[in-house]
Amino acid sequence: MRLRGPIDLPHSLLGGQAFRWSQAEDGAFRGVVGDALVEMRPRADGSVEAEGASRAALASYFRIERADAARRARLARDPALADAMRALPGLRLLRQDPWETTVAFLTSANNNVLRIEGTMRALAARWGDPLGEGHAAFPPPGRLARAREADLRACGLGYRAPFLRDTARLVARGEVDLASLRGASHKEAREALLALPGVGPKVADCIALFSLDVDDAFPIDRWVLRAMAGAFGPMDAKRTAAFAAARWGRDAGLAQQYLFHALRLRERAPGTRRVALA
DNA sequence: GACCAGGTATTGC
DNA sequence: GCAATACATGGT
Repeated sequence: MRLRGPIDLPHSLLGGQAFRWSQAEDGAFRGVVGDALVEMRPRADGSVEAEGASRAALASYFRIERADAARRARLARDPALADAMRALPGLRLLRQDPWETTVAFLTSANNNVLRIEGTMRALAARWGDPLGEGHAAFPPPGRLARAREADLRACGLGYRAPFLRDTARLVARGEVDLASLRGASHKEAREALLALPGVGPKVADCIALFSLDVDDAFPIDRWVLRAMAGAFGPMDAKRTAAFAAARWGRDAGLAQQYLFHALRLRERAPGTRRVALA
C-alpha cells in the first residue's frame, strides 16, 4: 500500500525517537507496529510503500491527520525553524506504544542511541513473542516485572535495571495506567509519569510526546538546550520550558523535533548515521 | 585512559 | 528549592 508523503523514514524512524527499526542493504525498513512486522520502502517522491499492517494502523503510527498541515504551516512561519522544516519536510512525530516508549526513554538517560537500540532489541529478543525474521513484539510490563535483575543487566541496562524492574511492576499492577494518559494534558501526563522510577522530567516529556499525543510536551535534553542557546541565547531548562510554551504552545513538541534533528545533523551526532541529506 | 551519551536519584545546604 | 555527585556500559 502507498502512504502519501512526505514521510522521511530514516529521520523519523532512526533518529532517536524509535529504537527498533532497521534498514536493510536494499533500503527497506523493517520493524514492529502494534504487534505486526512491517516493511516499508521510501520512494523518490517522498511517499512510502508499506506492508504488514493496516492503513489505519500506519496512518496512526505516523500521525497522518488533519491537524498536521496547519501545525506545520504555523511552525514554518517561525524564522528559527523555517530552515530545518524546509530541509526535513517529512520528519514526523510518531505515535508509538506507550509501554515500549517508556522503557526506551527510561533506558535513554545518560546513554546513547546505539546503546538504547541494542538494549531494546535485547529485551524484545529475550522476552517478546517472536514475529519472524528476527523481530519480536515488545514484552508487556508483567513479563519484565518478573525478570531477574541480572537478566535485565545482561541486556545492557546497567544501573537502570532496577529502575526498569520497579517501573514494570507499577505499570503491571495498574498503579500507573499508561493507556489512560493518551490525550491527557501535559501537566496530568507528566505528574503521572514522574511516579515511575527512572523517569524524570525529560523522559516523561519524551513518553508524552512520542506515545501519548501530548503535543505541547517539549523534552529538554543537551541537544535542545544547545539548539535553543544558538537560536535565542543561553537559558536554563526551566526558562527554556517557559519560552517554548509561550512561543509554540500546542505545537511545541514538533518544534522540539526540528530543533533536535537540525542540530544533530549539523554536528553529525552519533546515531544519525548514514542518513543522506535531501 | 579520559570523555561522552536524548538524565535521574540522592545528598547536603 | 538548587548545586554537586555517582551511576553501568561501550564507543571514540
